[in-house]
Amino acid sequence: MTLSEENYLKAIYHLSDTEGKGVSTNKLAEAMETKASSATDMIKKLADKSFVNYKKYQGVKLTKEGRLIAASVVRKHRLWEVFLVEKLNFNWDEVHEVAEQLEHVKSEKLIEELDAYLDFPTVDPHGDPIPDKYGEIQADKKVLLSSLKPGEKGICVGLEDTSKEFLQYLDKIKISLGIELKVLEKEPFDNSVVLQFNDQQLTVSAFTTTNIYVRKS
Amino acid sequence: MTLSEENYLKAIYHLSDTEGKGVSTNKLAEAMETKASSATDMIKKLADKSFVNYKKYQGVKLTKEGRLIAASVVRKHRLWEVFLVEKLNFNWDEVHEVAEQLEHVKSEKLIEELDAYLDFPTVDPHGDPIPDKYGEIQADKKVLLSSLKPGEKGICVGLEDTSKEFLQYLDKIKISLGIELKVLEKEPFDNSVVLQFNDQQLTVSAFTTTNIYVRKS
DNA sequence: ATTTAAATTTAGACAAATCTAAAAATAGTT
DNA sequence: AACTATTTTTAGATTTGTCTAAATTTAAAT
Repeated sequence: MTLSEENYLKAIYHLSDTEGKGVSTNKLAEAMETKASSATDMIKKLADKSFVNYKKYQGVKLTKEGRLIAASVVRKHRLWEVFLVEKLNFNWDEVHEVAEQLEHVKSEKLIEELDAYLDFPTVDPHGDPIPDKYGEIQADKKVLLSSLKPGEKGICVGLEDTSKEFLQYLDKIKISLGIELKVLEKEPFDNSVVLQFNDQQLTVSAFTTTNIYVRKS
Repeated sequence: MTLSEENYLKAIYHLSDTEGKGVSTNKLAEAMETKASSATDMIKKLADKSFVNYKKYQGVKLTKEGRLIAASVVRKHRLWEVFLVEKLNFNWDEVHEVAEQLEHVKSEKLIEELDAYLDFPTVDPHGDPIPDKYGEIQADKKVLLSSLKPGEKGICVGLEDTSKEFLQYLDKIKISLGIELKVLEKEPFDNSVVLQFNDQQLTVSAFTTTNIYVRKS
């Protein structure tokens, strides 16, 4: 497993949400910030090693083996993110670049010990789930904040939009993972919502409420 | 800085103990487990980037800039080793391979936060000193074993008396360079000391403790 | 059903880091 | 000082991952 192969597998993994058809060469090339011809070359190599199934012009799908490798890279990435935030005082929006490097460190013991050291977290600092060592993701029944009715409460467990701008905005208004949010009012005309948390009240836009996941509490 | 360049600089750094002449191509190739021709190629590249001074057939020396880079890699390596042993339950002999990978992760903040998280250690689990962020190694504050108080530990780093008799005595009781000695008790009347090392306890005389240098650990 | 547009693949080239084999320089020995 | 032996460098080839440009296939549109 070279670094490049791992990154391609990870990209295919992330692009494989639509279960039906394979990931297109162009989409993959775009995600990898490279050219379609390079993607084709790598796809062939991954197919040779049977990490993906590939038919010309039909896109790629991960094999069981490829998916396990990809999931393990994602697992490492997200565990390191938790480590950086919880132990080394990184902010949400600073962890990605470093985790991109750490995720490629190879050591079974390292990652299992890290997992234990962090007390077996199930989500990363952005609320994305952490695959277990078998590549399985804990099914989670998180719902959008926008789906809560006035009077209901929920614990913030994840985000839809993980752009730097959004993360910084949340940071500014002091909404973070694990915080409990209560919906006080909903304005019907623009769907903005009045929230209560940390003994304060704040009005947030519909954009915000449709990009925050909560677990009802 | 590619991974390979960093590894070569590190190797040159470790081989540069004799300050007089440069590191020979063959020695470098051997340390890198590669061929002399490959070493020559890389030396040229490093010279182009002025990380080393190089004259054909004369070996290489690090420039100030090259030494700083090498020291920073060594710094990262040793800090990660401390992390692995102290936080993730690695044994001292399991850490090297993983640290070889972690040392190449690039993030100023990461390494400074890690340093603080580990409480600014000055030596790694093998007793080797950790360069500071400017590449400087804390002047060996080696002290006499006799200056340690009960409960303190030190790594044996040198001798005052190097007579054959003393060396043979140390050999017999299995005290060698690099070994960690813990002072358990001190007898006030004759200054003899009870040491613990290698899972055994032993009483040694004041003569012995005033002729062994340790670095506190 | 053609024709055009878009997506994908192929072919050939390049840079990085390595190798082998051969040439050149240095060091050691008589 | 001349001859070996060793060390070091050069020249040319290889592999990995990438690129550009051209060819091919699929999709879309008239």
